[in-house]
Amino acid sequence: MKNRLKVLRAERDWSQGDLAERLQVSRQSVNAIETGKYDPSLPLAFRIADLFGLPIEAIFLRD
Amino acid sequence: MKNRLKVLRAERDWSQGDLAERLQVSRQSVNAIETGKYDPSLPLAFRIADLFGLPIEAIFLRD
DNA sequence: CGGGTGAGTCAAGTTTCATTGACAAGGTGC
DNA sequence: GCACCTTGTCAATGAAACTTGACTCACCCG
Repeated sequence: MKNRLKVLRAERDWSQGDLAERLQVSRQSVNAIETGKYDPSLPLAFRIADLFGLPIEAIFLRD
Repeated sequence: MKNRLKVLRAERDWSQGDLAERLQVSRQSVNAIETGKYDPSLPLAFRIADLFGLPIEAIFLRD
């Protein structure tokens, strides 16, 4: 399960902390997801999709 | 987080056990997800979407 | 040289997801 | 009657997701 978080974040010039705040999770969670330590829960994946205005499939990719 | 699993399953005349087998999870997991006890993990949500040939957003709905 | 920010990581703890095994209740059909 | 299947649920366990707090390192800017 890969994801395009880092790119989407860069496009908006957000730090991991910025993104964490918008998603209401810790900065460490954002970092862990970006660096592939684990996958987000489904509810969090939806929040991410909503935030970026993209379908989940456009952000998270089967690997 | 609601889901349309029960309907999709009914359309195909699958039991919870059938679906569990196809998803490679326990029958109890399918039941727990259907009855709203908890949400599936993102990888499992992708497997469900793939199985039914639908986007995640067409199966799981924000509540 | 410091001070600040962003990123990565660790440890330790709680919550959520998923498991096996078991049991009860309803329906079907013989 | 009773066998069988499906669904719902429970307890106990383990793994994954998420938390707070702390620390390091690189980078930039004054």
